[in-house]
Amino acid sequence: MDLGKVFRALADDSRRQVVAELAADTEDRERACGSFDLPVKKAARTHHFRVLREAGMIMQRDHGNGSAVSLPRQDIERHLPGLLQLLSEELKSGSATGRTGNTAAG
Amino acid sequence: MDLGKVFRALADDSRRQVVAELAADTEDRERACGSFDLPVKKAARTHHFRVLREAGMIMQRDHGNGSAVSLPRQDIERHLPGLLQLLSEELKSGSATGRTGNTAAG
DNA sequence: TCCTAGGTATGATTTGCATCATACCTGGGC
DNA sequence: GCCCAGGTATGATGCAAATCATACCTAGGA
Repeated sequence: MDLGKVFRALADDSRRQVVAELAADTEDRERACGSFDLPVKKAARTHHFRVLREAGMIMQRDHGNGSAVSLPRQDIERHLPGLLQLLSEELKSGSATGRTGNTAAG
Repeated sequence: MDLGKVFRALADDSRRQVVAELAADTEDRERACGSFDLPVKKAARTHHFRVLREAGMIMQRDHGNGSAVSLPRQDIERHLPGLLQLLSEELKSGSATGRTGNTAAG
């Protein structure tokens, strides 16, 4: 696991929100890509999921008509212990969903 | 502590190297800014220290003629438990110093 | 005072990234 | 077959960030 890729992936609010929501679900349920309330259009969302996938932060499964993501929790916990805890705690305190961070073109 | 700022700060290899080296020193000794072997010129180094400082990852003390940085370990551990451990382990495996990551203008 | 050395501030340049619009693909329903 | 809906791929655009060169500041030594 490349820490650089991981931190670059988690530097974005939308991506951090995705991982945080997955991490906050202790049952590790698979979620549809569209089920995340992200303030971006489809294409950008696809981009974010790609970055997260390449950083090893999510697994993505193709349904043909749609696709779903899930959290490789054990893998992450083994290589980056404590990380998911940080993310889900940020989610609870409302920082990531509050949209206080970076937004580029808008 | 803003997780966005922290991750953005640690997304850069040079900055991650600085924090990792500080974290790897269990005695938390203060280090001169110039003592880090970073592949950038003076001005860029100053920039990196500024980013780390604003993310709360280092403390910086001005000597007039020079300046030194140290690690607010307790503060970081309290807000981001486990993070310093990740960084210092990456350092031991040689990833951050190996310059495999991002370089912009060169 | 002059020179040297470490840091900082500023301006310019370049690269990377986030975003969008658009077009395309796939599967389901009619 | 046709249309719709969810995702993806591509190209363009704009902003942020990383870097450098240069100039400047501060402290120490000759």
